Amino acid sequence: MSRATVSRVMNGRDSVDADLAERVKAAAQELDYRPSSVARSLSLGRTQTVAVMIPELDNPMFQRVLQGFTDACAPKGYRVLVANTGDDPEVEVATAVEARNRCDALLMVAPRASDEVLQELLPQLQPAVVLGRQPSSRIDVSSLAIDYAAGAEAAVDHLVELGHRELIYVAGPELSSSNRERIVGLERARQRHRGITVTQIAGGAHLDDGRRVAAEVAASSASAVFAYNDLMAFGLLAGLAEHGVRVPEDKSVVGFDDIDLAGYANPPLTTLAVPHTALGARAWERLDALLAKREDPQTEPYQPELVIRASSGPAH
Amino acid sequence: MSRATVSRVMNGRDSVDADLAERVKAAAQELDYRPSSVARSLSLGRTQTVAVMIPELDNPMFQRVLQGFTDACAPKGYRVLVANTGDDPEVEVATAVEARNRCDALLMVAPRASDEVLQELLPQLQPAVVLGRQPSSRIDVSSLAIDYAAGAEAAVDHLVELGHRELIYVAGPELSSSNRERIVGLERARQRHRGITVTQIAGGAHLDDGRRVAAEVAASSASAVFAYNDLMAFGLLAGLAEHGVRVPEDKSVVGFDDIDLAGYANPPLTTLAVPHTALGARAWERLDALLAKREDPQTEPYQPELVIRASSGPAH
DNA sequence: CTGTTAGCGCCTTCAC
DNA sequence: GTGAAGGCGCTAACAG
Repeated sequence: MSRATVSRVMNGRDSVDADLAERVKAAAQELDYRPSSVARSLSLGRTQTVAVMIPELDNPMFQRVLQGFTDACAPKGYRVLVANTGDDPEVEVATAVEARNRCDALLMVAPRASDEVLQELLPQLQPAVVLGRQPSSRIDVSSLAIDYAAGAEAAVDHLVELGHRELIYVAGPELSSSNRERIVGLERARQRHRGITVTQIAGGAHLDDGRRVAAEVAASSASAVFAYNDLMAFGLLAGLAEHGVRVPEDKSVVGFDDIDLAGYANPPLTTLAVPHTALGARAWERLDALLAKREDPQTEPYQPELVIRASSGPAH
Repeated sequence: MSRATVSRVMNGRDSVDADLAERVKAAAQELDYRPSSVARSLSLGRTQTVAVMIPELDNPMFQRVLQGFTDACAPKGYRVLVANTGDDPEVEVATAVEARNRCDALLMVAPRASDEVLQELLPQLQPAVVLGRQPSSRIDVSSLAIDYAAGAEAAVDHLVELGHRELIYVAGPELSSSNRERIVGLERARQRHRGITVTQIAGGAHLDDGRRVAAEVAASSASAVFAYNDLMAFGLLAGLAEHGVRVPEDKSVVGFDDIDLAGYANPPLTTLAVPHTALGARAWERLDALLAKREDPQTEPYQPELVIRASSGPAH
């Protein structure tokens, strides 16, 4: 009953005599012995753990990504190490490196870090998948890119079709690359629709940011508002109601993300759906393929989908 | 420049000649060498990682716990390993053991497992903290218990004060201990307030569960509804609106949890606030104390706090 | 089929 | 202040 034998039994190798295996199991039970997964990891050279780097764990979208990812990993025996980085790009980088160092692979969700930093960093972080952001094409890394620009365009198209000519964009965090992409889409749409205006006002990403700008929006002559995300749209709806502005009769509101509660807003929120849970699951598939060397890095684009509900209506 | 020296430098020991230390750092930089955290863990006997076991990662409350916990760990250099167990108590147990095995400590959030199983399991899982559930008093484990029963009582008291006599409780998941506790509180309140009725109907835990029971609630003669959680209350509000029931004029609605969006519901939701983020952070403090052997296991009770908003009003 | 040996990469006495 | 040696617990290759 050597250590090797024990190891074989614990790993379910069938090359051990049934009797002996029984005895080993009994002994293990008796002493409630459990193999040290750390030693195992060292010996095997893999930890069966994958790191997820997330900028804001308090954001429902990221939570859904995490959920999709975690649930996809589990059946393959992989666990997830979460790293919440906060807004600071410096911290983000350091954390990513450290977390990756403990794991076999890395999922980076919509980093704040600049393209330059990413370019330098990602090669040594692989296998890795970047989600929610299109890294500069010169970086050879897998990514699941969400076409936020197209989403923003679709929002404007929708509102213009309804007859709106004067729009407001309640912007997201300055550092957020996804906010910049939305702005690119907005600009494209503005060029296509001659004569419309899109006024940008500083928003944020949270409920209270939305509520905070409600007064400004209410006072404006714009007939439609496009918010960086659903959370702000929610805040906006509440704030507008307080200011006596009716939605969609007086102003239309469009959000982004399609959080679970979007359909339960009052009125139900028109928004651009992004399949965050599915993206999380897909991210694992890609990472798994990378780990198994079944596949090379590649980028995979996703289109947000316009979901029309009652918060957007014809302009008067 | 032996391995020992490198080790000392990498760990910031000051017992190394400045020049040599410089050289080591330069070399490390050059070869972009990073100490293997796995080997380090094996040698040190600790992983600087703590496991969190969560039954439903898609539940906003648990996400907030996770966030509070993760953010509290990080400054101490600890990372979090998440394990999403789903509803199956069997899976839960296996997962808890496995996850704990990779880490230095464990946070179990509202386990489904029976008291008996927990009693047998927890001793070998320590250091551990149980959150959101009061383990049988015979188990010597730290816990942060939420007094759901008291919360439910407070909800009923509030509604009775408003003049309601006929109430409905839209129940949570059968397996959930917190649902059972709410029911205990409901019963206590019913005994105190002679003549009131509390009818229970099967609900669930999600938005659509709330919406699903709206018809039944609308048709009932009850003038007030208490929902297992805010998510269901949200669904209920939407469903009731569809059925032409006005809240709070026709029926009052009370939720549980005080999710971020509760105040943004239409009408804003009266609910019982539970400080999930703070609880997550507190859980880390307890675990940290346990790890440092500064403290013995103990249980710490939390009272949900009634937050009165517009969804509850006088009975007519 | 089973035991022996070496090594995964680091940290920590212990001598120098 | 620095290097040498042993050990953390496990798995894989190699004999027997």
